[in-house]
Amino acid sequence: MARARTDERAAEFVGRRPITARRRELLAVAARLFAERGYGGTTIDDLGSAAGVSGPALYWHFPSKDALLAEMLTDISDRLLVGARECVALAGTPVDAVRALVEFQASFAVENPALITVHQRELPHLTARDRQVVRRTQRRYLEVWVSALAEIAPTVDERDLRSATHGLFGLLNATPNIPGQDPDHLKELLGAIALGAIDALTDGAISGA
Amino acid sequence: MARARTDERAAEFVGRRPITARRRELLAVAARLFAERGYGGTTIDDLGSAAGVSGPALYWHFPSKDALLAEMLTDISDRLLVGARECVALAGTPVDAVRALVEFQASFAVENPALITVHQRELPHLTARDRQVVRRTQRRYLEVWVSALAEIAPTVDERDLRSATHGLFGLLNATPNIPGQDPDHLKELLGAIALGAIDALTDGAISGA
DNA sequence: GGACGTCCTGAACGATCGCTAAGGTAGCAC
DNA sequence: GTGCTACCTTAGCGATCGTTCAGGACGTCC
Repeated sequence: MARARTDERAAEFVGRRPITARRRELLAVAARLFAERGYGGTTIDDLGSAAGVSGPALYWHFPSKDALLAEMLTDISDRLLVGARECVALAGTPVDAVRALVEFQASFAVENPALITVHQRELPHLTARDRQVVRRTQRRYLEVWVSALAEIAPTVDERDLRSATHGLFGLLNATPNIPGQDPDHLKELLGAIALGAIDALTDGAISGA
Repeated sequence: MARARTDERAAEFVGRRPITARRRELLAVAARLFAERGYGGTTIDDLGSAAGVSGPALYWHFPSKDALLAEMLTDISDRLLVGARECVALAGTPVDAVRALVEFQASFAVENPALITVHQRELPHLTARDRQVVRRTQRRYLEVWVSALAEIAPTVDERDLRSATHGLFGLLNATPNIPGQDPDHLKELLGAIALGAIDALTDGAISGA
């Protein structure tokens, strides 16, 4: 009998193991099922059979169901943070940075509706430790937005910017609830609306009042 | 031994029993706990002890945990639909109707963050039948918005109006994620941003471009 | 006092489900 | 061939949890 791969991971081991095809498949399948039925409404066997293997096969790739969810959520928030920082770094002007952030978040949400759903919904099912990690990354992502907005609207109270940014996320992340629209069109539409919302917040800093 | 109250409800019985204080308390407690820990992360005993009774005491008031959630969700969507229709009925002009809808949704979300969270998140845990009921009410609520928006923006494609409205809900329902802001201030802020978003969608129909 | 209705308790049952155990197969190294 | 690794299987354990059961306390009505 082979030692289960999970055994290799000591309690303190936090690095990433190489992502094999089946791992990726399980994560993708899990995202879809979690989005459809919720984390609690999806069993190990559901995950396995949707990926073409048996339920417990999951334990070769992940130490637990919790850990699978944790990896999924940390991965999402990491990707968002990295993308947002890239937006700001590549932008020429503050207004461009905000435009790029809107475009980026809209694209991500349109292209990964299941991930967005799970990310919005299943945070309570993480262990306290994992939840803390994801929350911290989310906070950093928010701060990238708030900083960018503060540059184009220095007179607006920063707490208001933070609140408004939460609202913008809600707007752009609504895509999973919108059925049967062309993705690109939806991205443009919600992006334009979001920019309008930002204009209202910043007194026309985007469109140039 | 008294017959359990649940027995009184035949399979086809769909009416409402009188809402006692404990029933209300259980629903409120459940909303709070479901919002914090999720439906799957909350046990019957959690609900009971948070309400000051034992776990199974719940079964005097509700036929099942599912049914409690179902009643909570149908109640929320009903209240939203009734409120929205009232907004439109009382408004003098189409613009006033839209303003009233924004104000109403913002107020509801600010005042009932837990309900909003559960409403957004726990729909998958309903039985197919209950989910269908809630979904239908939600669709009607959406249609009230879409009709109101169509009156102030007759040239905009109706599918776009529908998509945009989902976005607006996401924006206004973001309040549960925003900690430590003054409720009234938050309501004003998000309401103003939403109106800006609507302006962008309708080419200034609200502010009068 | 007794009958009855309301609301609750503690104990226990049964099913589900995450997870472990033990082992098997296919491929590659030598 | 033997040995080793990677990935998987089925069977089953153990705990959790929704739900039911049997009964009891407290009130009201006659």
